[in-house]
Amino acid sequence: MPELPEVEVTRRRLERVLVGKRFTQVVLRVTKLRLPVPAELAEIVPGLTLQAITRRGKYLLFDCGSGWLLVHLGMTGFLRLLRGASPPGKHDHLDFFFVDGSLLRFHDPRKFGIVTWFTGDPKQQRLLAEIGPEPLTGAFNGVYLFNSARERKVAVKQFIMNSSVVAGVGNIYANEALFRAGIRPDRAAGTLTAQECALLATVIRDVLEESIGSGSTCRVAEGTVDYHPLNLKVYGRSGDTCSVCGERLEEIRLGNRSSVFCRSCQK
DNA sequence: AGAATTACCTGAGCGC
DNA sequence: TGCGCTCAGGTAATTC
Repeated sequence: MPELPEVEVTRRRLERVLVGKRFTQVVLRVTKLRLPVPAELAEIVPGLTLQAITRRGKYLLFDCGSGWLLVHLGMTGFLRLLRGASPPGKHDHLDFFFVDGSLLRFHDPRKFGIVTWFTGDPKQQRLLAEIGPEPLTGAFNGVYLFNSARERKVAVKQFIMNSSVVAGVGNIYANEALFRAGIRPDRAAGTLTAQECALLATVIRDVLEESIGSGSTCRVAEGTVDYHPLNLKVYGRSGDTCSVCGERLEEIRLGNRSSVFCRSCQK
């Protein structure tokens, strides 16, 4: 389940290896993803040189000079970096070959991912235009969060998972950040004080940065799943004892997402 | 405008 | 062994 830290780790790895190289071939095997993969990728992309790889929330943007390859890994997608011809396995939907023999392969069993192409300003791109500030930048802070939360009745967990509020905070880190901030996930967003918003913005940044620092999940290298995110305190630990106070962690559902918290530590 | 709901998809895990 | 069911969950699209 690629969360923002995994996407960023993937971005850094691919940037080191692929930027400056020219695409030679694109092979489309399965194009029915969350959005249809444009068939014209196979004609447009070969011959272009990869200029840069950037990230917006959980989207990866491959700057190809005359346009952009936009990739989202959805729930189960990952990008594998291989060398030379390699027989595709199940769910290996797309291959991007480079001039030096590098192969970037898109794999996604659930097909929740997105691979598309656009030209022009990324800020104008339909899928990117409404995304809120990046959580690792100064634009995302307690003042912004507090102002955004005014009058909002939605649960704070759903609020911080709303991509128009802040980019790239998924279920795992929403749960972890709220535990670290001592805030119950079902509190109405508008009831948070300015101090709580300041703390929440800080811990969201902290949990994401710590996970990036620990390597997150790096499925890029050899295709092995090497999943060692931040030491999770609440996510997936319903019924366990709280690591701080020893009470049983409880699970509730918010927006049909599992939400785990400690009743005594989170208010 | 904001909130709630639906749709997309496959594999894992479960009870029987 | 296998059937049918539920769950996992990002986010765009749709509805209320």
